[in-house]
Amino acid sequence: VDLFRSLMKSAFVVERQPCMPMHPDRPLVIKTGVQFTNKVRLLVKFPELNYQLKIKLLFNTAWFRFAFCTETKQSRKFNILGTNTKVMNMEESNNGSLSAEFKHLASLIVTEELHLITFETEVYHQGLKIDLETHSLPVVVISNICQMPNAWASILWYNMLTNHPKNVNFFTKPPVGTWDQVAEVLSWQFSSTTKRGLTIEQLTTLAEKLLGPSVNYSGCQITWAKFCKENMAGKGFSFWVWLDNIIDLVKKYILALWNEGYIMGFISKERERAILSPKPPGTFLLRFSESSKEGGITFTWVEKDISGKTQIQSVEPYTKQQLNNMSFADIIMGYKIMDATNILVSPLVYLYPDIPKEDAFGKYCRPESAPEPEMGGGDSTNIIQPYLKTKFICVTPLPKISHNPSM
Amino acid sequence: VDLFRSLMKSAFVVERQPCMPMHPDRPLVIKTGVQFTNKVRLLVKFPELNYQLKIKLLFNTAWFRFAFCTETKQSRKFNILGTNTKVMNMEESNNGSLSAEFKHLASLIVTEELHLITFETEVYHQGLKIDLETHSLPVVVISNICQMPNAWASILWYNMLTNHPKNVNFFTKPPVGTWDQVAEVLSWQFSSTTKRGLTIEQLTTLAEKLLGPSVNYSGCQITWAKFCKENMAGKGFSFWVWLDNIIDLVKKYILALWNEGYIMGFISKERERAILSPKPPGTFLLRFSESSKEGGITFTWVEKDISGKTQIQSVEPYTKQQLNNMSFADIIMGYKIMDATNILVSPLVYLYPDIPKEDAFGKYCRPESAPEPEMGGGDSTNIIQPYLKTKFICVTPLPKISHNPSM
DNA sequence: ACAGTTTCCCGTAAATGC
DNA sequence: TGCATTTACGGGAAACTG
Repeated sequence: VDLFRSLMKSAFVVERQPCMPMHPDRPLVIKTGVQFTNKVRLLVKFPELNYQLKIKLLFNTAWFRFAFCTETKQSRKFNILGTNTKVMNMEESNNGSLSAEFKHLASLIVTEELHLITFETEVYHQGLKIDLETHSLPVVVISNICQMPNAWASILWYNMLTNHPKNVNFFTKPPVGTWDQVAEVLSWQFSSTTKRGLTIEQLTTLAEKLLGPSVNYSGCQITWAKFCKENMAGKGFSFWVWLDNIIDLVKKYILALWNEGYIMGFISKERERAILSPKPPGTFLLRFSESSKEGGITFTWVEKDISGKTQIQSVEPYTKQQLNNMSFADIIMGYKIMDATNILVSPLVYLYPDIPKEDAFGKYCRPESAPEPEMGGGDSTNIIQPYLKTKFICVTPLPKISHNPSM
Repeated sequence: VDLFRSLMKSAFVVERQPCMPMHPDRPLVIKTGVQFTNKVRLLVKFPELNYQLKIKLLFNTAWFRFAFCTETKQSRKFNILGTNTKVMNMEESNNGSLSAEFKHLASLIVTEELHLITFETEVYHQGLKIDLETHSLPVVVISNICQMPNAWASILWYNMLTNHPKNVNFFTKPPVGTWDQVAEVLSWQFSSTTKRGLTIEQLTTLAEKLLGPSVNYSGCQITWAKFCKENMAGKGFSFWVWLDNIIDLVKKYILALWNEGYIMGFISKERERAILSPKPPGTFLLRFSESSKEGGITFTWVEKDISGKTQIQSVEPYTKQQLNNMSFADIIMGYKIMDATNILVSPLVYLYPDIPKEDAFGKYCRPESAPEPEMGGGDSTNIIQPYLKTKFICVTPLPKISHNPSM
């Protein structure tokens, strides 16, 4: 009987972890006020167990709450490091409040708080009542979608570094990961939502951002803080926030170009210069902005200046806001330099290494001129005056005269 | 005592009608799930009435519900025309359902349903208890902000045509208005939310849209249907929806230009041709799109073609979507015609009647080149390579060769 | 004051109801 | 089926809160 009971208990499992329907790629992050779905299953199936399983869902069950948490306010908790019982001693207190005595009380930020969702049910078999219980992996609860990037980072870090099913204190002392683990996870962030993961070259550029210049990153350790909590040197945002905004940019604005492999994306400016310099003028590549938190993309091309010297040029990165109105393919195809006499010339000819830009981007451009749906002239005039079609193009006006950049 | 009682009753008034804080210009429209505020006041104030008035708010009180409405579902009602009592007669029924017998059951669309919010309180004075009650003007309840234009039209029409404090059946047979009344309301829609109402010329253009060509619109009648329910001839939207989207465009995208009086806006294409033709080439005016439901704005200019003939040209109207990324002033200042040799020329010189465009729009343009916040070149290279600044401009590419428009 | 967090609510899209 | 209406929820902004 005990054997049967324990068999049944291990057969009650979470088949699909809690997940918001709008974010199938990011399970275990749930948002207040937004529905989530999950699935539990009883793996054994006897014909005589002819019942409808009633499943009860509990959030942060009492056992976990008492073991690990002290409550503050309604729903948020603070995890206690070490013991949660201590003899209170008024004399040790220096501010009159006993709460200060919990020296190990560590307040986690909301996206590092892990919660468990517990499922309970009961089955009856041959007069025997068996209570079954299972629970989700640790879940992060957010209140605004802008917390999704950090919340998802927590889920990634947890599942990259532990198989423990319910270590809700994980982030009170988050373990380090190796570059090899991180690289796999980063590439998977792309391959699971697009048709293309990250190349060795792209990953090496990312490793350099996290760990500094080196010849071999294998085995290097990366802390949770480095990955997600500290701002990058000279930047106002963390590595992960930067990268996640790029993932978002790729998915929403340049997915087709990414899938084609047209976007080198992650490449250092030194390497960019090295590979473009020997190429014919007009050769260009596409890379992400390193300085924009929100995710930006730019192109860099090689040209010869008036003295015949090779120049590497980039435009100011395009933002999601700009890509809302104009596809990146249209921007690339239409980009022009305007000289002092108002003549337009495109500096972009070949996508690195040598693909004519028309071949690469032509099929992703808006057709040049659609039929005219509306007439600009009055309905009753005999001269039908069609509206002039317009298009937005992106131009760089050159200064009228060359001068040094001190101005 | 009765005098005192009735004095008190008339002293309990709604000081501010129900209104969503985010829409102070549009009282009496409230949205499900969004807070609204209102204020009631007792105008008399005796020192001995030293109490805190407790106000109770009721939505569609029983009396109104029973007098005018039969309930369906939870909250929406159908208004009954004529009597609401009738002897039921199974034999007259042709579908087995008695509800079909209410021949005058008229279903109003949601933005024509009027509701009353009632406020109740009680005061005690010299041993006398007085029940007080007052109510809001009729309110429209919407469930999505996209219903706001039609809901606001209902509030406008109601308050333009009646002083009745609670005629919730108003839209079962909405009265007509005169052009004079409508014109005042339309101008007020602009003057109450911007610094400028509508001119006689602008109003005349609008009158022509509603009533057709005429020399004098004063006294002409405009039906509710014409104003808000029927689509305009050849268009997929009503007069009011068109106009309200323009009001929104003005408020959100071109408020400064509107306040300056730079936007002629409402002008027929015939009149536009008449006033521009005698002007020097490059003279232009700004007007709203007549064909776009969403609110669009364009410019029309006069030019001489190669044969010296005067031409009137307009560009395809700009949408809110486009104005999100680029201000209209920037578009006007940057607009260029591109000829076959890739040379850019601006066809816009003077804002009608004769204001140089720089004088009118220069101060509303983004400064030509801001300081460079980010370097495109690598941090460790000795050649600092600034990102090239870019701007979007709106161009009309001319066809390579003149041909007839049959293509 | 200030930063982390939540609330508010528009506006687009999808679902629902009739 | 098609149209009217509601629901869902991202995303920007404001409000809240310690």
